[in-house]
Amino acid sequence: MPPRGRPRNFDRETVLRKALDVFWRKGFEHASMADLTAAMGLNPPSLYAAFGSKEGLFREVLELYRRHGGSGIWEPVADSASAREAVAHVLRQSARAFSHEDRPPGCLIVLAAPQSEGASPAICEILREHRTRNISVLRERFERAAADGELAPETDCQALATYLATLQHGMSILARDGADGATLMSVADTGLAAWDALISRPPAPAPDPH
Amino acid sequence: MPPRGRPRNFDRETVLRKALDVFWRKGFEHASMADLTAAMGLNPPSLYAAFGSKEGLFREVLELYRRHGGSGIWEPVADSASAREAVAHVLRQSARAFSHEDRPPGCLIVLAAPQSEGASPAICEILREHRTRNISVLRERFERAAADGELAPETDCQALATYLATLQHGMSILARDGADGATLMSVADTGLAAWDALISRPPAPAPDPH
DNA sequence: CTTTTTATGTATCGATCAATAAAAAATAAC
DNA sequence: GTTATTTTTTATTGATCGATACATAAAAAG
Repeated sequence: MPPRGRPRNFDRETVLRKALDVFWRKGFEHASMADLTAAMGLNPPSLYAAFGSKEGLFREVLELYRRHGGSGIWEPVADSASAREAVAHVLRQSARAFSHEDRPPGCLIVLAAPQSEGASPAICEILREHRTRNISVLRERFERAAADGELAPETDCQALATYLATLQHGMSILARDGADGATLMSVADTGLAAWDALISRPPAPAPDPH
Repeated sequence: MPPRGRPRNFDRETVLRKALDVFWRKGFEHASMADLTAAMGLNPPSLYAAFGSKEGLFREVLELYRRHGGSGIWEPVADSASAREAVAHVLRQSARAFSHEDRPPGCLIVLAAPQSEGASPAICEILREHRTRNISVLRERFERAAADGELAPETDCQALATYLATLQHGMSILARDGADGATLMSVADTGLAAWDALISRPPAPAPDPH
């Protein structure tokens, strides 16, 4: 059954996609409500009735981003066949996604609100948690790999995960600086080569391929 | 001979240091002139007479930053004894500098204006050039190492330099997220271990220590 | 001294910020 | 048709943005 009053004449997800594009290109602080209402085709009162505030709008945009926008980078990590495959996927998919023609360069979660002071503290905290979760996802996969025997038991999974997430976050800066897909992919490939070299267990007594 | 009119009653470098702190903590866009005048102890007309505009002030702050603030990271690269020593210095000095108690976390040049649209285009371009120069400094040192025999002649110095600068830029994000000195140093150490493993010339016919 | 020059303090400029008040319009319930 | 409910449009709100006009104060030059 339809609701009582006058129906909305805009689709919620459609206008959220427009808002995502603005936030992605300009960041949270510098995306003005005038920018957002113009891109979304809404008057301010309609926007505030639907999303509550600029912060509420950004929260819903973030959900959309994680559902459709920047996805495909971190989701497959937990179910990847190996730690190496997870690393390869994260780095290469980031290289592809961050240089996609139809999207703003880099990652919204890394670039939208990098200032610890000044920006909305709640927004900063949400984005920070997302970035921290990236590290945890990698660490948990590495710990499983250490238990499976893919990685040496004494591997510092936390350090490895932090290092790789740091590299991946840096790729957003590189993309925002205008790097093309080939440059980003060369960073990913170098990172992967470094992983292979690092993981080849030099301290182990003898490398056993079985 | 002293100048003709009424002398200034503030020291230029002293107030620039105050401005540096504000820009470093808040970024270019979110540091308001009210923040800056309050921190610098100046009235707006004095500030504008001395520095011309917010952009002009930031340019001078950047010069000060490169002279005294965030220095010690990139300067020694060109004169380092080896490429490995340059890499070790950049990563470890970044870990130390980005977690220094007396300074805001992370690097001003990476964090001050990450938005390509919305922020002042001139400021964005200046910061982008600084980041690009970081890559060039590393690349040139690596090319020299390849000529010296430290690195294999076929080494892709551009890819290596971009990869390392990307990691270092990511460390600013990590620091801004609240990582402590030990965490940053573990990223630096992991990156250095990856370098050592990567550079040990696996494709070469036979490792010759001479 | 008077004149010239530069810096300072007070008060504020128009523009833009995020967010709303109020009334008109469009639907369902009755 | 009438009422109740919700959305839309129009026109603003007070606050803050970066940047200045204006008058006064403090120095050197004559």
